[in-house]
Amino acid sequence: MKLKRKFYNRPTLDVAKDLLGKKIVHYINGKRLVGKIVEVEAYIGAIDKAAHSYNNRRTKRSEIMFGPPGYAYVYLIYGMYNCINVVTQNEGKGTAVLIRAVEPVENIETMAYNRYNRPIESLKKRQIINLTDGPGKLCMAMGITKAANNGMDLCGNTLWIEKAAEDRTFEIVTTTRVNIDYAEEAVHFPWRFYIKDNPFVSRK
DNA sequence: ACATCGATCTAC
DNA sequence: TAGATCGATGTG
Repeated sequence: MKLKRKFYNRPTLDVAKDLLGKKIVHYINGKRLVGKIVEVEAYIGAIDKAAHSYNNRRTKRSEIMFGPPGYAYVYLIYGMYNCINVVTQNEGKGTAVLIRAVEPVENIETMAYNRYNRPIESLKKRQIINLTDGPGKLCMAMGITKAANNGMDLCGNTLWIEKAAEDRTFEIVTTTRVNIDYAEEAVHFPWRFYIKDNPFVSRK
């Protein structure tokens, strides 16, 4: 069951927590690449020095964050890696949730090729974890790029998030965000959420 | 125009 | 733990 726009048009911290356990789906080359979301971070531009939208600063890059909810904000980081966010709340807020890690669910063999150009059978356990346990890694594994997916409607038929059939039993860990040392007081905001004991969470 | 740097990852 | 690698951003 695909999440509707209404799901995204809520307070960002609620959306962030509720995204845990959901499945992100990228339909590409006739296949569903699917991962269960196990780690997220919230970014709330108006008050958040860690956000690209801080102080309601609209730039060419961050503009999508100020658009309507339920769209993908994909940006290039360190000149090499893509990261995907979902835009939250109502238009004009500059808020989004970064998806930091997923657990592979469908078409893992394709993810193995996207990451290592090797068959899944040849990977060690440690390398399976390494497929999707970080924001750049999961985008590579799932074929998500800024060029193809930035600004894409998550209520469409290419990239979306859906309810998982089972599972509501996990425990959520709340902590501070990763790699935002420059963000002064925002360094301490407890806006990172992950599923306790899930092996695909980054930075255990 | 140009210098700076990053919501990261990999290899050494 | 350092190096990769480049577009976005801010400044002059």
